[in-house]
Amino acid sequence: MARNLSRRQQAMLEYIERFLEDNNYPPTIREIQRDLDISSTSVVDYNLNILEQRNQIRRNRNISRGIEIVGRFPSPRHIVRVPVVGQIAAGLPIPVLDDFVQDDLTEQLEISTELVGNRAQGLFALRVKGLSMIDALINDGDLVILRHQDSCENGETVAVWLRAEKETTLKKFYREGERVRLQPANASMEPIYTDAMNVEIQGKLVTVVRPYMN
Amino acid sequence: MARNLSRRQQAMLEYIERFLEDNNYPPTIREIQRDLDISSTSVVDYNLNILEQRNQIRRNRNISRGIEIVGRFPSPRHIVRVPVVGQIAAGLPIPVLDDFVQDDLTEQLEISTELVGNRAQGLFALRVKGLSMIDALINDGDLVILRHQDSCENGETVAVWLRAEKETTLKKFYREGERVRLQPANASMEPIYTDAMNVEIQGKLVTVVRPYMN
DNA sequence: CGTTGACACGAACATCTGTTCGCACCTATA
DNA sequence: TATAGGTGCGAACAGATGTTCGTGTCAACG
Repeated sequence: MARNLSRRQQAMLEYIERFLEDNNYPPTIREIQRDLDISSTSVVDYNLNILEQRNQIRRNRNISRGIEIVGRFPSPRHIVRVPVVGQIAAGLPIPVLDDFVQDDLTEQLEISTELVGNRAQGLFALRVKGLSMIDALINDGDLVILRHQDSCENGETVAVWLRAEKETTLKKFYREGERVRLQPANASMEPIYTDAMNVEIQGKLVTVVRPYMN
Repeated sequence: MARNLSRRQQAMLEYIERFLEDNNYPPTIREIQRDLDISSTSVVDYNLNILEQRNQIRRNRNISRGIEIVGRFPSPRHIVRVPVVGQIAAGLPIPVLDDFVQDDLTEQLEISTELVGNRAQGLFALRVKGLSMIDALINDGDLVILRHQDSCENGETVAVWLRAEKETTLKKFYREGERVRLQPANASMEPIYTDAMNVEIQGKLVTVVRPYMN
């Protein structure tokens, strides 16, 4: 981890990280100097160059505050914010997300794009209430992240609203002529067959997250 | 969202966001000026002040590159990187994570601290192989995030290595005198009773993530 | 003892960069 | 037409900031 860094270089690196967390921009050479009680800016420059050689930071020459820490912080572009727009339960329709309320009040879930398929559009999250989706290995309290869409491919797991039953469910979707087969993830359970007109696709299941709150 | 922002202010805001994604520091007034072909820095200054009034950005006076975008990007401090150090399966011991290899080669999982209990220390992730943890509603292919610890409280879900059985399992832990009761999350399944000396606690279950790879 | 290399010092320099100010343009309104 | 407010322009200023260079210190080593 810390390979051949002098005490001073270590301290500089830590200060830069701390600064970057407090502000959202990097420190100047003189700010580093001041904080670490270094007598000259050239000393800071000297050690920054070493940190760059050691591949701990990247410097942008002749640019003020041009210090970047390599690999330390994830790039913000890999993180998306997903609004938690409500709950999902067997007896409840999926809430329609209001684009305006969403911004200020709604709880946001921050998640890496790796886990949601590298596309942020149309994502929303719901908190699972009850055990109705236990057959899909989804527990009470889990967070499910869905992508808005009103149609889907065969075999995809989707959240559907069953008009007649007035029920939300999460199943694998198979179109079979006029009918639709809704297959639980758990193979030992029986599929539901229903008329295609009876199912309203609400979104595709993208990710399930289960935080253990201890 | 966009409340009373002129075309130019909108463009500035977008440029700042773009710049912030490309570099990891904010642009200067003159960089904004150049990109948007604005004739004077004072025009940029003028509109930045308006953006600040409209609460879109925060400015740090007399500080170069002192522009921050409010609420747009998640603060990096809320995201932690968790190394994916291997697989977890019934027949496999949990791999020991090597602090040095970890840095360069290991796959990293980026996740919000909200989901891992606001403490990054000791976290590691494993990819679940097989169906041995299905009773804990954990599927083949899931990612489990654990926190290293070799003891735990009653009732916590932990990954344990059973010495005699040479087996890893994920269960709720209850100490009962000299014995330990390992309770599956699924209440309908029978607990395992074993000698306390036989169980080696590897870590506490913190989060389960199930990405649907479609 | 002299040399070498790593590290530190202080000062000066050249830009970079935020700020300020007087003026001009345009539209809405009285 | 006159006025006021929002916006844009250009130039100048002051301070912030990265860079450079000659010098100094000190430990390791021949």
